Amino acid sequence: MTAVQRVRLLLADDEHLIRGAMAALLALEDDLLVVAEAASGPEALAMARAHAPDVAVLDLQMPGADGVKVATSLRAELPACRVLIVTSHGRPGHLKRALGAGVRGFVPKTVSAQKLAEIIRTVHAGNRYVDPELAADAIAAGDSPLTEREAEVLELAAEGAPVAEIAERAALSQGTVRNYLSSAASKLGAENRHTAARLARERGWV
Amino acid sequence: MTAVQRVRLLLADDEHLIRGAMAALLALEDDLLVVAEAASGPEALAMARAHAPDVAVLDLQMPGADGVKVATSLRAELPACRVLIVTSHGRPGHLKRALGAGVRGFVPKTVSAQKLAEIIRTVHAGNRYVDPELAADAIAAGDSPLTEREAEVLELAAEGAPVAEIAERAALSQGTVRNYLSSAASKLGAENRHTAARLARERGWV
DNA sequence: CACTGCCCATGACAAATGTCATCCACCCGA
DNA sequence: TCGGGTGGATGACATTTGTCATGGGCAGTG
Repeated sequence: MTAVQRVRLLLADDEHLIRGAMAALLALEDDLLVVAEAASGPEALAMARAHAPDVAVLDLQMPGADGVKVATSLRAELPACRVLIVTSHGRPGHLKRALGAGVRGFVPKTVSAQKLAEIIRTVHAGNRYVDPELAADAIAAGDSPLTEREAEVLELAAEGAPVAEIAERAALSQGTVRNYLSSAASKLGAENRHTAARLARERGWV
Repeated sequence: MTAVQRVRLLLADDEHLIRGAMAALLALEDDLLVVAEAASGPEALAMARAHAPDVAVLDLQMPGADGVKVATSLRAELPACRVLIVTSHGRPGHLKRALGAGVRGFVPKTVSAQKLAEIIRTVHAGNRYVDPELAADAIAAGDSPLTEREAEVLELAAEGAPVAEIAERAALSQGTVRNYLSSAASKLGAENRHTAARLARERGWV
Protein backbone atom coordinates (compact mmCIF):
# COMPACT_ATOMS: atom_id res chain seq x y z
CA MET A 1 0.00 0.00 0.00
CA THR A 2 1.50 3.28 -1.09
CA ALA A 3 -0.33 5.33 1.51
CA VAL A 4 -0.75 4.02 5.00
CA GLN A 5 -4.04 5.75 5.53
CA ARG A 6 -6.15 6.81 2.60
CA VAL A 7 -8.66 9.61 2.75
CA ARG A 8 -12.07 7.98 2.70
CA LEU A 9 -14.54 9.82 0.48
CA LEU A 10 -18.29 10.03 0.04
CA LEU A 11 -19.41 11.28 -3.37
CA ALA A 12 -22.91 12.65 -3.81
CA ASP A 13 -24.26 13.92 -7.13
CA ASP A 14 -27.50 13.07 -8.84
CA GLU A 15 -25.88 12.85 -12.25
CA HIS A 16 -24.65 9.33 -12.54
CA LEU A 17 -22.29 10.13 -15.39
CA ILE A 18 -20.57 12.85 -13.44
CA ARG A 19 -20.46 10.98 -10.19
CA GLY A 20 -19.01 7.92 -11.81
CA ALA A 21 -16.52 9.98 -13.73
CA MET A 22 -15.42 11.84 -10.63
CA ALA A 23 -15.03 8.57 -8.81
CA ALA A 24 -12.90 7.22 -11.61
CA LEU A 25 -10.67 10.24 -11.67
CA LEU A 26 -10.25 10.45 -7.93
CA ALA A 27 -9.45 6.75 -7.85
CA LEU A 28 -6.31 7.56 -9.81
CA GLU A 29 -4.98 9.41 -6.78
CA ASP A 30 -3.49 6.77 -4.55
CA ASP A 31 -4.12 8.60 -1.32
CA LEU A 32 -7.83 8.92 -1.96
CA LEU A 33 -10.48 6.23 -1.69
CA VAL A 34 -14.13 6.55 -2.65
CA VAL A 35 -16.01 4.46 -0.12
CA ALA A 36 -19.57 5.48 -0.96
CA GLU A 37 -21.68 7.18 -3.60
CA ALA A 38 -25.13 8.72 -3.43
CA ALA A 39 -27.56 10.24 -5.90
CA SER A 40 -29.75 12.27 -3.56
CA GLY A 41 -29.62 14.24 -0.34
CA PRO A 42 -31.20 11.63 1.93
CA GLU A 43 -29.17 8.89 0.34
CA ALA A 44 -26.02 10.89 0.97
CA LEU A 45 -26.92 11.14 4.64
CA ALA A 46 -27.61 7.44 4.90
CA MET A 47 -24.35 6.55 3.19
CA ALA A 48 -22.45 8.92 5.43
CA ARG A 49 -23.92 7.29 8.52
CA ALA A 50 -23.08 3.86 7.22
CA HIS A 51 -19.51 4.57 6.10
CA ALA A 52 -18.37 7.52 8.21
CA PRO A 53 -16.18 9.02 5.47
CA ASP A 54 -13.38 11.50 6.19
CA VAL A 55 -14.58 13.91 3.53
CA ALA A 56 -18.01 14.26 1.90
CA VAL A 57 -18.01 15.76 -1.58
CA LEU A 58 -21.54 17.01 -2.17
CA ASP A 59 -23.23 18.54 -5.17
CA LEU A 60 -25.14 21.66 -4.27
CA GLN A 61 -28.31 20.76 -6.15
CA MET A 62 -29.63 17.31 -5.51
CA PRO A 63 -33.11 15.85 -5.23
CA GLY A 64 -34.42 15.51 -1.70
CA ALA A 65 -32.15 17.81 0.22
CA ASP A 66 -29.54 20.14 -1.17
CA GLY A 67 -25.89 19.99 -0.30
CA VAL A 68 -26.09 22.62 2.40
CA LYS A 69 -28.93 20.84 4.19
CA VAL A 70 -27.00 17.60 4.08
CA ALA A 71 -23.96 19.44 5.42
CA THR A 72 -25.97 20.80 8.32
CA SER A 73 -27.15 17.33 9.27
CA LEU A 74 -23.69 15.87 8.86
CA ARG A 75 -22.21 18.51 11.11
CA ALA A 76 -24.51 17.37 13.88
CA GLU A 77 -24.17 13.64 13.32
CA LEU A 78 -20.62 13.23 12.12
CA PRO A 79 -18.61 16.23 13.24
CA ALA A 80 -15.38 14.55 12.16
CA CYS A 81 -16.54 14.41 8.55
CA ARG A 82 -15.40 17.42 6.54
CA VAL A 83 -17.76 18.66 3.88
CA LEU A 84 -16.78 19.95 0.46
CA ILE A 85 -19.46 21.42 -1.78
CA VAL A 86 -19.18 21.23 -5.56
CA THR A 87 -21.53 23.21 -7.73
CA SER A 88 -22.35 24.16 -11.29
CA HIS A 89 -24.09 27.45 -10.64
CA GLY A 90 -22.30 29.39 -7.96
CA ARG A 91 -24.71 31.90 -6.53
CA PRO A 92 -23.05 34.27 -4.09
CA GLY A 93 -25.57 33.64 -1.32
CA HIS A 94 -25.11 29.91 -1.43
CA LEU A 95 -21.51 30.27 -0.43
CA LYS A 96 -22.42 32.22 2.67
CA ARG A 97 -25.13 29.74 3.54
CA ALA A 98 -22.71 26.89 3.07
CA LEU A 99 -20.03 28.41 5.23
CA GLY A 100 -22.66 29.05 7.87
CA ALA A 101 -23.47 25.35 7.80
CA GLY A 102 -19.87 24.50 8.59
CA VAL A 103 -18.83 23.52 5.09
CA ARG A 104 -15.04 23.45 4.70
CA GLY A 105 -14.74 23.87 0.98
CA PHE A 106 -16.74 25.34 -1.88
CA VAL A 107 -15.70 24.94 -5.50
CA PRO A 108 -17.27 25.18 -8.95
CA LYS A 109 -17.34 22.20 -11.28
CA THR A 110 -15.05 24.07 -13.61
CA VAL A 111 -12.00 22.98 -11.61
CA SER A 112 -9.87 20.16 -12.91
CA ALA A 113 -9.73 16.80 -11.24
CA GLN A 114 -6.15 17.35 -10.04
CA LYS A 115 -7.18 20.58 -8.41
CA LEU A 116 -10.16 18.87 -6.83
CA ALA A 117 -7.94 16.17 -5.41
CA GLU A 118 -5.68 18.81 -3.91
CA ILE A 119 -8.61 20.61 -2.41
CA ILE A 120 -9.89 17.39 -0.90
CA ARG A 121 -6.51 16.98 0.79
CA THR A 122 -6.60 20.57 1.99
CA VAL A 123 -10.02 20.11 3.47
CA HIS A 124 -9.11 16.79 5.01
CA ALA A 125 -6.15 18.45 6.71
CA GLY A 126 -8.61 20.69 8.48
CA ASN A 127 -8.11 23.77 6.35
CA ARG A 128 -10.69 25.59 4.33
CA TYR A 129 -10.80 26.23 0.62
CA VAL A 130 -13.10 28.56 -1.23
CA ASP A 131 -12.83 29.18 -4.95
CA PRO A 132 -11.40 32.69 -5.37
CA GLU A 133 -13.82 33.55 -8.16
CA LEU A 134 -16.85 32.61 -6.11
CA ALA A 135 -15.47 34.36 -3.06
CA ALA A 136 -15.00 37.54 -5.06
CA ASP A 137 -18.54 37.32 -6.35
CA ALA A 138 -19.85 36.84 -2.86
CA ILE A 139 -17.95 39.84 -1.57
CA ALA A 140 -19.07 41.96 -4.52
CA ALA A 141 -22.69 40.96 -3.99
CA GLY A 142 -22.34 41.90 -0.35
CA ASP A 143 -24.87 41.27 2.33
CA SER A 144 -28.51 41.08 1.62
CA PRO A 145 -30.14 44.46 2.19
CA LEU A 146 -33.45 42.73 2.70
CA THR A 147 -35.09 42.35 6.06
CA GLU A 148 -36.25 38.93 7.10
CA ARG A 149 -39.85 39.61 6.13
CA GLU A 150 -38.93 41.14 2.84
CA ALA A 151 -36.92 38.09 1.92
CA GLU A 152 -39.69 35.79 3.06
CA VAL A 153 -42.32 37.57 1.03
CA LEU A 154 -40.08 37.87 -1.97
CA GLU A 155 -39.48 34.17 -1.92
CA LEU A 156 -43.17 33.47 -2.00
CA ALA A 157 -43.50 35.93 -4.86
CA ALA A 158 -40.79 34.29 -6.89
CA GLU A 159 -43.08 31.78 -8.52
CA GLY A 160 -45.43 34.44 -9.78
CA ALA A 161 -48.15 33.96 -7.20
CA PRO A 162 -50.60 36.83 -6.84
CA VAL A 163 -50.42 39.05 -3.79
CA ALA A 164 -53.55 37.56 -2.27
CA GLU A 165 -51.99 34.12 -2.15
CA ILE A 166 -48.74 35.43 -0.74
CA ALA A 167 -50.63 37.30 1.94
CA GLU A 168 -52.45 34.18 2.93
CA ARG A 169 -49.38 31.98 2.97
CA ALA A 170 -47.46 34.53 5.00
CA ALA A 171 -50.42 35.35 7.26
CA LEU A 172 -50.19 39.03 6.43
CA SER A 173 -52.52 41.61 5.02
CA GLN A 174 -52.27 42.26 1.30
CA GLY A 175 -51.24 45.83 1.94
CA THR A 176 -48.34 44.72 4.08
CA VAL A 177 -47.22 42.25 1.48
CA ARG A 178 -47.25 44.96 -1.14
CA ASN A 179 -45.20 47.22 1.08
CA TYR A 180 -42.57 44.60 1.59
CA LEU A 181 -42.46 43.79 -2.07
CA SER A 182 -42.24 47.45 -2.91
CA SER A 183 -39.42 48.18 -0.50
CA ALA A 184 -37.58 45.05 -1.54
CA ALA A 185 -37.87 46.06 -5.18
CA SER A 186 -36.56 49.54 -4.52
CA LYS A 187 -33.68 48.18 -2.46
CA LEU A 188 -32.74 45.93 -5.33
CA GLY A 189 -33.25 48.63 -7.93
CA ALA A 190 -35.97 46.64 -9.66
CA GLU A 191 -39.07 48.01 -11.32
CA ASN A 192 -41.39 45.35 -9.99
CA ARG A 193 -41.40 42.38 -7.73
CA HIS A 194 -40.74 39.89 -10.47
CA THR A 195 -37.46 41.37 -11.50
CA ALA A 196 -36.73 41.88 -7.82
CA ALA A 197 -37.32 38.21 -7.15
CA ARG A 198 -35.09 37.28 -10.04
CA LEU A 199 -32.28 39.54 -8.84
CA ALA A 200 -32.54 38.26 -5.30
CA ARG A 201 -32.34 34.71 -6.56
CA GLU A 202 -29.34 35.46 -8.71
CA ARG A 203 -27.53 36.83 -5.71
CA GLY A 204 -28.62 34.01 -3.49
CA TRP A 205 -30.52 36.26 -1.11
CA VAL A 206 -33.65 34.22 -1.05
CA MET B 1 -4.21 -1.64 -32.10
CA THR B 2 -7.26 -3.44 -30.80
CA ALA B 3 -9.64 -1.57 -33.05
CA VAL B 4 -8.65 -0.77 -36.59
CA GLN B 5 -10.60 2.43 -36.69
CA ARG B 6 -11.51 4.22 -33.51
CA VAL B 7 -14.48 6.53 -33.23
CA ARG B 8 -13.07 10.02 -33.03
CA LEU B 9 -14.87 12.19 -30.46
CA LEU B 10 -15.27 15.86 -29.70
CA LEU B 11 -16.29 16.61 -26.12
CA ALA B 12 -17.83 19.97 -25.27
CA ASP B 13 -18.88 20.96 -21.77
CA ASP B 14 -18.10 24.11 -19.87
CA GLU B 15 -17.49 22.26 -16.62
CA HIS B 16 -13.89 21.25 -16.70
CA LEU B 17 -14.29 18.62 -14.04
CA ILE B 18 -17.05 16.87 -15.90
CA ARG B 19 -15.46 17.15 -19.28
CA GLY B 20 -12.20 15.79 -18.03
CA ALA B 21 -13.93 13.02 -16.19
CA MET B 22 -15.96 12.04 -19.21
CA ALA B 23 -12.84 12.04 -21.31
CA ALA B 24 -11.12 9.79 -18.81
CA LEU B 25 -13.98 7.34 -18.70
CA LEU B 26 -14.48 7.21 -22.43
CA ALA B 27 -10.77 6.68 -22.87
CA LEU B 28 -11.20 3.35 -21.13
CA GLU B 29 -13.22 2.13 -24.10
CA ASP B 30 -10.70 1.00 -26.64
CA ASP B 31 -12.83 1.76 -29.65
CA LEU B 32 -13.33 5.39 -28.67
CA LEU B 33 -10.86 8.24 -28.94
CA VAL B 34 -11.31 11.76 -27.67
CA VAL B 35 -9.58 13.97 -30.20
CA ALA B 36 -10.76 17.37 -28.99
CA GLU B 37 -12.34 19.14 -26.04
CA ALA B 38 -14.10 22.49 -25.80
CA ALA B 39 -15.56 24.61 -23.01
CA SER B 40 -17.92 26.82 -24.98
CA GLY B 41 -20.13 26.81 -28.04
CA PRO B 42 -17.84 28.75 -30.36
CA GLU B 43 -14.85 26.79 -29.19
CA ALA B 44 -16.69 23.57 -29.91
CA LEU B 45 -17.32 24.72 -33.46
CA ALA B 46 -13.71 25.69 -33.95
CA MET B 47 -12.47 22.38 -32.61
CA ALA B 48 -14.90 20.50 -34.81
CA ARG B 49 -13.65 22.32 -37.89
CA ALA B 50 -10.07 21.61 -36.93
CA HIS B 51 -10.46 17.94 -36.07
CA ALA B 52 -13.50 16.76 -38.01
CA PRO B 53 -14.61 14.24 -35.37
CA ASP B 54 -16.95 11.35 -36.10
CA VAL B 55 -19.19 12.17 -33.17
CA ALA B 56 -19.60 15.42 -31.23
CA VAL B 57 -20.80 15.05 -27.65
CA LEU B 58 -22.23 18.43 -26.67
CA ASP B 59 -23.58 19.77 -23.43
CA LEU B 60 -26.88 21.52 -23.91
CA GLN B 61 -26.03 24.58 -21.85
CA MET B 62 -22.73 26.20 -22.65
CA PRO B 63 -21.53 29.79 -22.75
CA GLY B 64 -21.58 31.40 -26.17
CA ALA B 65 -23.89 29.13 -28.09
CA ASP B 66 -25.92 26.25 -26.74
CA GLY B 67 -25.63 22.69 -27.92
CA VAL B 68 -28.48 22.92 -30.39
CA LYS B 69 -27.05 26.01 -32.06
CA VAL B 70 -23.70 24.31 -32.39
CA ALA B 71 -25.45 21.26 -33.81
CA THR B 72 -27.17 23.39 -36.42
CA SER B 73 -23.88 24.87 -37.55
CA LEU B 74 -22.20 21.51 -37.55
CA ARG B 75 -24.92 20.02 -39.69
CA ALA B 76 -24.17 22.61 -42.34
CA GLU B 77 -20.40 22.49 -42.13
CA LEU B 78 -19.65 18.88 -41.27
CA PRO B 79 -22.61 16.74 -42.31
CA ALA B 80 -20.64 13.58 -41.61
CA CYS B 81 -20.26 14.47 -37.95
CA ARG B 82 -23.01 12.95 -35.80
CA VAL B 83 -24.15 15.01 -32.86
CA LEU B 84 -25.07 13.68 -29.44
CA ILE B 85 -26.50 16.08 -26.87
CA VAL B 86 -25.97 15.50 -23.16
CA THR B 87 -27.88 17.54 -20.65
CA SER B 88 -28.55 18.02 -16.96
CA HIS B 89 -31.97 19.58 -17.18
CA GLY B 90 -34.03 17.93 -19.86
CA ARG B 91 -36.76 20.30 -20.89
CA PRO B 92 -39.25 18.69 -23.24
CA GLY B 93 -39.02 21.46 -25.84
CA HIS B 94 -35.27 21.18 -26.10
CA LEU B 95 -35.52 17.65 -27.33
CA LYS B 96 -37.78 18.67 -30.17
CA ARG B 97 -35.57 21.59 -31.03
CA ALA B 98 -32.54 19.33 -30.97
CA LEU B 99 -34.09 16.72 -33.23
CA GLY B 100 -35.11 19.49 -35.59
CA ALA B 101 -31.48 20.54 -35.74
CA GLY B 102 -30.49 17.08 -36.88
CA VAL B 103 -29.15 15.84 -33.58
CA ARG B 104 -28.84 12.05 -33.52
CA GLY B 105 -28.89 11.43 -29.81
CA PHE B 106 -30.22 13.09 -26.68
CA VAL B 107 -29.43 11.80 -23.20
CA PRO B 108 -29.47 13.08 -19.62
CA LYS B 109 -26.31 13.17 -17.55
CA THR B 110 -27.81 10.58 -15.26
CA VAL B 111 -26.71 7.79 -17.60
CA SER B 112 -23.68 5.74 -16.72
CA ALA B 113 -20.47 5.97 -18.68
CA GLN B 114 -20.90 2.47 -20.11
CA LYS B 115 -24.31 3.40 -21.37
CA LEU B 116 -22.94 6.60 -22.83
CA ALA B 117 -20.24 4.69 -24.66
CA GLU B 118 -22.86 2.36 -26.11
CA ILE B 119 -24.96 5.28 -27.21
CA ILE B 120 -21.98 6.88 -28.87
CA ARG B 121 -21.50 3.69 -30.85
CA THR B 122 -25.18 3.62 -31.74
CA VAL B 123 -25.07 7.17 -32.99
CA HIS B 124 -21.86 6.61 -34.85
CA ALA B 125 -23.47 3.69 -36.65
CA GLY B 126 -26.01 6.11 -38.02
CA ASN B 127 -28.86 5.24 -35.69
CA ARG B 128 -30.65 7.52 -33.32
CA TYR B 129 -30.96 7.31 -29.59
CA VAL B 130 -33.25 9.31 -27.35
CA ASP B 131 -33.53 8.73 -23.63
CA PRO B 132 -36.92 7.05 -23.04
CA GLU B 133 -37.66 9.19 -20.01
CA LEU B 134 -37.07 12.43 -21.88
CA ALA B 135 -39.00 11.18 -24.88
CA ALA B 136 -41.98 10.39 -22.67
CA ASP B 137 -41.81 13.84 -21.12
CA ALA B 138 -41.69 15.44 -24.52
CA ILE B 139 -44.69 13.49 -25.71
CA ALA B 140 -46.60 14.30 -22.54
CA ALA B 141 -45.81 17.99 -22.83
CA GLY B 142 -46.94 17.94 -26.44
CA ASP B 143 -46.62 20.74 -28.89
CA SER B 144 -46.52 24.33 -27.93
CA PRO B 145 -50.02 25.79 -28.13
CA LEU B 146 -48.53 29.25 -28.51
CA THR B 147 -48.51 31.18 -31.72
CA GLU B 148 -45.25 32.68 -32.87
CA ARG B 149 -46.09 36.15 -31.57
CA GLU B 150 -47.33 34.86 -28.27
CA ALA B 151 -44.09 33.04 -27.72
CA GLU B 152 -42.08 36.07 -28.75
CA VAL B 153 -43.90 38.40 -26.40
CA LEU B 154 -43.82 35.87 -23.59
CA GLU B 155 -40.09 35.57 -23.93
CA LEU B 156 -39.66 39.32 -23.57
CA ALA B 157 -41.93 39.19 -20.54
CA ALA B 158 -39.91 36.45 -18.91
CA GLU B 159 -37.46 38.81 -17.29
CA GLY B 160 -40.17 40.80 -15.60
CA ALA B 161 -40.16 43.79 -17.93
CA PRO B 162 -43.24 46.01 -17.80
CA VAL B 163 -45.69 45.93 -20.68
CA ALA B 164 -44.56 49.31 -21.99
CA GLU B 165 -41.03 48.04 -22.49
CA ILE B 166 -42.17 44.82 -24.11
CA ALA B 167 -44.37 46.79 -26.48
CA GLU B 168 -41.45 48.95 -27.49
CA ARG B 169 -39.04 46.07 -27.95
CA ALA B 170 -41.56 44.11 -29.99
CA ALA B 171 -42.74 47.17 -31.91
CA LEU B 172 -46.32 46.54 -30.91
CA SER B 173 -48.96 48.57 -29.13
CA GLN B 174 -49.36 47.99 -25.41
CA GLY B 175 -52.88 46.76 -25.91
CA THR B 176 -51.72 44.14 -28.36
CA VAL B 177 -49.01 43.01 -26.02
CA ARG B 178 -51.50 42.60 -23.24
CA ASN B 179 -53.77 40.63 -25.50
CA TYR B 180 -51.01 38.24 -26.43
CA LEU B 181 -49.88 37.83 -22.89
CA SER B 182 -53.42 37.24 -21.79
CA SER B 183 -54.12 34.59 -24.42
CA ALA B 184 -50.78 32.92 -23.78
CA ALA B 185 -51.51 32.79 -20.07
CA SER B 186 -54.92 31.28 -20.59
CA LYS B 187 -53.54 28.69 -23.01
CA LEU B 188 -51.00 27.69 -20.41
CA GLY B 189 -53.50 27.75 -17.57
CA ALA B 190 -51.53 30.42 -15.74
CA GLU B 191 -52.93 33.21 -13.63
CA ASN B 192 -50.58 35.87 -14.92
CA ARG B 193 -47.85 36.36 -17.44
CA HIS B 194 -45.07 35.64 -15.01
CA THR B 195 -46.20 32.15 -14.17
CA ALA B 196 -47.03 31.72 -17.84
CA ALA B 197 -43.47 32.63 -18.74
CA ARG B 198 -42.15 30.23 -16.15
CA LEU B 199 -44.32 27.38 -17.41
CA ALA B 200 -43.38 28.02 -21.00
CA ARG B 201 -39.73 27.94 -20.04
CA GLU B 202 -40.12 24.72 -18.11
CA ARG B 203 -41.65 23.07 -21.12
CA GLY B 204 -39.09 24.49 -23.45
CA TRP B 205 -41.61 26.45 -25.45
CA VAL B 206 -39.78 29.73 -25.41
C1' DC C 1 -65.81 32.18 -52.97
C1' DA C 2 -66.75 31.63 -48.06
C1' DC C 3 -64.57 30.16 -44.07
C1' DT C 4 -61.18 29.88 -40.67
C1' DG C 5 -57.26 31.17 -38.12
C1' DC C 6 -53.63 34.34 -37.13
C1' DC C 7 -52.01 39.07 -36.69
C1' DC C 8 -52.51 43.72 -35.09
C1' DA C 9 -55.06 47.27 -33.01
C1' DT C 10 -58.46 49.98 -30.02
C1' DG C 11 -61.30 51.26 -26.06
C1' DA C 12 -63.43 50.39 -21.79
C1' DC C 13 -63.77 48.25 -17.56
C1' DA C 14 -62.25 45.33 -13.61
C1' DA C 15 -58.70 43.60 -10.91
C1' DA C 16 -54.04 43.39 -9.31
C1' DT C 17 -50.08 45.93 -8.11
C1' DG C 18 -47.12 49.84 -6.60
C1' DT C 19 -46.63 53.98 -3.65
C1' DC C 20 -47.19 56.78 0.20
C1' DA C 21 -48.40 58.71 4.72
C1' DT C 22 -49.25 57.03 8.94
C1' DC C 23 -49.48 54.31 13.08
C1' DC C 24 -48.07 50.85 16.58
C1' DA C 25 -44.88 48.05 19.44
C1' DC C 26 -40.54 47.31 20.78
C1' DC C 27 -35.64 47.76 21.94
C1' DC C 28 -31.86 50.61 23.20
C1' DG C 29 -29.18 54.21 25.02
C1' DA C 30 -29.07 58.64 27.42
C1' DT D 1 -38.03 56.89 32.24
C1' DC D 2 -38.07 59.32 28.30
C1' DG D 3 -37.16 60.05 23.63
C1' DG D 4 -35.58 58.18 19.20
C1' DG D 5 -35.00 54.82 15.91
C1' DT D 6 -36.58 50.65 13.61
C1' DG D 7 -39.16 46.80 11.95
C1' DG D 8 -43.68 45.61 11.11
C1' DA D 9 -48.48 46.72 9.81
C1' DT D 10 -52.51 49.23 7.67
C1' DG D 11 -55.59 51.76 4.46
C1' DA D 12 -56.19 55.14 0.71
C1' DC D 13 -54.89 56.34 -3.72
C1' DA D 14 -52.57 56.12 -8.45
C1' DT D 15 -50.85 53.17 -11.83
C1' DT D 16 -50.29 49.00 -14.21
C1' DT D 17 -52.13 44.82 -15.81
C1' DG D 18 -55.70 41.53 -17.25
C1' DT D 19 -60.05 40.77 -19.70
C1' DC D 20 -63.37 41.30 -23.09
C1' DA D 21 -65.80 42.82 -27.21
C1' DT D 22 -64.90 44.41 -31.56
C1' DG D 23 -62.90 45.20 -36.16
C1' DG D 24 -59.91 45.21 -40.24
C1' DG D 25 -56.33 42.88 -43.09
C1' DC D 26 -54.30 38.78 -44.85
C1' DA D 27 -53.12 33.90 -46.01
C1' DG D 28 -54.54 29.23 -46.59
C1' DT D 29 -58.19 25.82 -47.75
C1' DG D 30 -62.35 23.18 -48.75
